[in-house]
Amino acid sequence: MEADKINTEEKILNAAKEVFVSKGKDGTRMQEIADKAGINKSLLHYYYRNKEKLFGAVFQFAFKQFAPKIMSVFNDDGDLFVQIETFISRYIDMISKNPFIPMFILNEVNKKDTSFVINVIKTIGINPDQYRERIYSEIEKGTIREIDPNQLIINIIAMCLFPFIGRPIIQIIVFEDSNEDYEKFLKSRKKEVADFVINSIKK
Amino acid sequence: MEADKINTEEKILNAAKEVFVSKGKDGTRMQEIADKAGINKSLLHYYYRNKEKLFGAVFQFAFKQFAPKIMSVFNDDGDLFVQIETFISRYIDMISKNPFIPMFILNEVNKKDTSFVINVIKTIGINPDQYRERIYSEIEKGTIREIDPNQLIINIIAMCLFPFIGRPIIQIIVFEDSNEDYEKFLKSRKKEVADFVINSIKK
DNA sequence: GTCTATAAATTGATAGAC
DNA sequence: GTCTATCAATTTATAGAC
Repeated sequence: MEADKINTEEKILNAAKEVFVSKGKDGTRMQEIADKAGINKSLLHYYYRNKEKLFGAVFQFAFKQFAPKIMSVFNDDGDLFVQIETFISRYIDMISKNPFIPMFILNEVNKKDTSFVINVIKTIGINPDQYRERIYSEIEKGTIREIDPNQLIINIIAMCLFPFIGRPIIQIIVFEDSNEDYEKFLKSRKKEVADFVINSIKK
Repeated sequence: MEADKINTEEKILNAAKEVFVSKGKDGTRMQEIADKAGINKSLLHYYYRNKEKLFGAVFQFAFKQFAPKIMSVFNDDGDLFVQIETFISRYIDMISKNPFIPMFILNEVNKKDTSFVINVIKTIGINPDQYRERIYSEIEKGTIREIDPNQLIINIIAMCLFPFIGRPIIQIIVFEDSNEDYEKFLKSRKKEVADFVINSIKK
């Protein structure tokens, strides 16, 4: 049946996401994906010819969640500081719901030849001009100090992501390995990052 | 000979570093390490009983380079802003010399049970009090605004590391995949991060 | 579409000669 | 210490029945 086919394909993809994201491409076993999907191993090859193809599908999906498509908040010329707060809040929310996606993506792109990444990025369609022009215009207006928009946006994203990808280390060193304390830390993070950025650039 | 033994062991460790760091634990083949060390595969098992042990040696070594032991710059009570500049400069220098270490470490600790990480951290001995007390004292003195020292130090490290671990993506999206432009960006990074931080916290 | 059985290749690890 | 040969286990992928 067509409905069944879609169903199975989805089950496979969901299982594959789980395993690939938590164990990486090399650490993933097709058998584990099959088990998690509740199907036979050879059925994986029926839907996705090989491991590479299945991985590709997962990677593409994950990249969409990782890339801040949220840039559109900078489109209109409302209050820039509010927009920065919104951007940070939404991006941290997104990552919170999928805290292992960033590590997965970053790890894989650092191994892959870039052509793979280029294709996915083109599909997503991220445009740096969305924030660049906005920042330049606010510098001219005198709302913020002079700053390279690229450096600024990279700073923001770095501060949003790092608590998630660095958690195992940070939690041990800084929070005496307390999950509770780390969750508290994450909760305060939105406001802290926004304050940190705005304090740095406001004039 | 004793000298030969050390020599071979070093050759193995150097080869293992190269392969493990670039391909991760799961992606690494003992054969490749042996080839790169110019020795036989079974000689690896003679020096390091198994893959796990060899990986452990590499991980421990790499973690030392990743962890900012540089915290000692905050020890005396000189000019905090100068100290922050120094910290950022030294840390970025360190990473620049081993740009793939951070990704390697972060990826592995996100898979491992934390007990592994805890042991290594204990060996290194990083103490958050080194910066905490320093920051609190400067807040009291009125040099800087009120800020959680943990949030501050994590912000700084995040901004130092991210350009390296996110390079494949950032370079494509922000710099039209130009290596030249990215190197320029990295060069300006020390000053930019320091400025960004100091502007944010100074009173 | 889904399963069983099995091929084919890889890989970590050991035995044993020198 | 170092090598050759080889085992034993794993793992991707395919062939073929239903």
